[in-house]
Amino acid sequence: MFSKACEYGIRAVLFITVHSLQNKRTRLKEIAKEIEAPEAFMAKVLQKLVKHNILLSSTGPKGGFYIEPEKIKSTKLIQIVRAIDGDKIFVGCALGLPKCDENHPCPVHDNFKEIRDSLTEMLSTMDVGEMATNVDKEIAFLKY
Amino acid sequence: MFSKACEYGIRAVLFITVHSLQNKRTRLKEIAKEIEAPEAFMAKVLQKLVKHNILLSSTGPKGGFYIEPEKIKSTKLIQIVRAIDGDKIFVGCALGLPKCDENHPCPVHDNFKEIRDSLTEMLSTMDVGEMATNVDKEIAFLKY
DNA sequence: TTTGATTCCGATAAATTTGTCCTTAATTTG
DNA sequence: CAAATTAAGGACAAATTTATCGGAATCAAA
Repeated sequence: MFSKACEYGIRAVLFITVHSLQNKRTRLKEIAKEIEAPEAFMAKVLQKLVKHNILLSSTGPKGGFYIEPEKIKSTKLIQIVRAIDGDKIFVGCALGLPKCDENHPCPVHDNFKEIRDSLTEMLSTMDVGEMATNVDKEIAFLKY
Repeated sequence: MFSKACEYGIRAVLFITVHSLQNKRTRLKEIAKEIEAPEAFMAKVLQKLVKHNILLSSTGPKGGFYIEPEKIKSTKLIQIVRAIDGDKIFVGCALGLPKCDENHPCPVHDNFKEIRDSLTEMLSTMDVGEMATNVDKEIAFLKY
C-alpha cells in the first residue's frame, strides 16, 4: 500500500510530534532507533518531509527535527503520504489503464473508486496531533 | 496498489475469458498486444497463472491460453491477485510494524482494517465471468 | 515425419526502490 | 575562535521489480 519510505516517514512524524508536544526536538539517531529504520535512509525521508514543510529541522548541538505547534492539529496523514509517495495511490486506474473514467471504465472502476474514496477520506481526516496523543497515552504504538 | 505484473495479469485473464466464453484459445501475442504489455513479461505472468491453476495452456498451432468453462464463474479476482502479488496487501501492518494487532495496534490500525476488509470482501466477490461479460458488452474496457 | 507454431524456462539486463558512505554546512558550547 | 554535534546532500551499492533474449519442449497439420 505505502512504500517503505512512507511507512518510516509516517511513524517518524508521529514520534517527532510526541516530542514536539513537549517542545523537544528529536535527533535522527533517536528516530532511526525507535522506528527501526536504517539511519541514512531515515535521513533521506526526513529531508523530504522538511522540504515539504511538514517538519522543521535545525543543525548543531540541541538540533534535530520538530513540528510547529500550530501544525500539529492541522497536519493530516494525507500530506505525509503525498510528500513521500506522491499521489499515485489516489489517482490512476487500478488496472493501469492510461485512460479510465466514468465514461470509459475498466472492469473494476466503480468498485475501486469506492475504496479509494474512503481511503482518501480517511487520510484527509486523520491528523498527526490525535495520533501522536494516542501514542503518548500508549493507546497506539510505533514499534512492536 | 497492485504490481504492474498483477495489473497485466488481471486484464489478461479477462481478455482470455472473453474468448473462452466462445470456446476460443488466446495466444500470447494477441494478449500482449491487447493489454499493451511487453510480450516476454506478459508470458511470465501467464505462466504463473497457469501454475496456480487459474488458466490452462497448450503449445503448438491452435494453442494458447484459456480458462475452463466451469471455472469462469467460480474464479474470483482475489485468486488472481494472490497468485501474482501474494497476500501482502491482505496481511501485515500498514505502517510496517512487525507486530500489530487489536491488542497492540499501530496508530492507523483500526482505520486501515476497515478499508482492507472491504477490499478483501470486494475482491472475493467479483468473479471473472461477470467482469468478462461486461467487457464483451462494452460496458467495461481493457484498453484505453 | 518433418515443419512451423506455440508455450516453457533459464539467464540476463534495465529501472526503481531501498540502503550505505562520506564530505560539507550550520549551529551550539566552551 | 575552536571543537563538537547535528542535518544536508551527493555518490554509490544492494535488492527488488520490470523487461528482454534465446533456446528447449510440446503440439498440430501437411
